[in-house]
Amino acid sequence: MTLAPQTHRLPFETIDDAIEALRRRGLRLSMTRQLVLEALFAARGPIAAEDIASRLRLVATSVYRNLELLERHGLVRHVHLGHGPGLYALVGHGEHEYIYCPGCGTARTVRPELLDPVRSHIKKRFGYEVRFTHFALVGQCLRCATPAGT
Amino acid sequence: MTLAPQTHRLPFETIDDAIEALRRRGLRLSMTRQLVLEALFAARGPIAAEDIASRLRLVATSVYRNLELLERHGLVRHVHLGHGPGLYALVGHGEHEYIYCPGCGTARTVRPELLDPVRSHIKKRFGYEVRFTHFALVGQCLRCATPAGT
DNA sequence: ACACAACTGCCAGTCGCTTGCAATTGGCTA
DNA sequence: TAGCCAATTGCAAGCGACTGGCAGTTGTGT
Repeated sequence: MTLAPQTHRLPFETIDDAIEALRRRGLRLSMTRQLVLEALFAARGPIAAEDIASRLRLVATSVYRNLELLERHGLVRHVHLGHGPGLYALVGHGEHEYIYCPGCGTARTVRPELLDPVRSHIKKRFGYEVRFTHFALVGQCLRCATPAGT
Repeated sequence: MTLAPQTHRLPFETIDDAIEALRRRGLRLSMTRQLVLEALFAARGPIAAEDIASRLRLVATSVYRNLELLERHGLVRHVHLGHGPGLYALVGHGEHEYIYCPGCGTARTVRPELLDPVRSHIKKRFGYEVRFTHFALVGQCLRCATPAGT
């Protein structure tokens, strides 16, 4: 599950930003919680709960519980790129949406405003306010759509 | 997991169409297989494997295996509307894409050509050939987006 | 430095499948 | 129309991704 480099702003500039956001919401900063935040920050993109757990040698349970809590409080969001576990990422001012290519298993992030034309088309045509933050857009990338050897 | 009524053509007109397609591909028609097809046909929309199994009093294993085989041969496809099990539906000449509202848990089918403008926009802008056949488009419907009581 | 809710690890359980295996069966063939 | 055999089935077990209960530990306001 690799991500193309992000040229635009990260959700939070520093871990302290995230911790501050956490504090503002009256949440505690336990050791585990801090480590989870650090892992999310270090990942610079969506990462599986189990990955965080194994990297930090934490029990998965606590990681899930922290992610769930952080998500409930809007600091984190999970996305599904394809089959497989949900992937978690920090949320901040700059939100992301994803386009995932099942061919090569890679995803790229997209600044939401770039999808606004799509959103407004669907809104007008069908009345739905769609977002690609929970399920990625799924489609073949240029490389995978091109027949091999050409 | 309810679906808005489909006004357009069903994937196959009759079960026999599906059985014929199956035969053309050299597949056997076991009792279980026929029952699964009938269930898919009767459902008139995406249905969970476990639902089929319990309705038909079949073991889930066989249902999964049949669905997987039918999917491999292009007679069936599964879609994810939200969290929860994958939902299976017959595929035929008229393919569907889905828009799912997590607010009310309902989905509507969309004829693919109605999403062509979206597809071509994304193709031009990002180079991806997207389809909404595996993950549904997710967004609030008009009713759920409207603040209650207004 | 205390009190106590929040949080943790551990363990067991659930959901949605998937796999291995031995018994059965659909469908071509003699 | 009986026989053959790969395809298919049911059963049991296993697996990945979580979820929930509980008793012990820890952050934090006072």
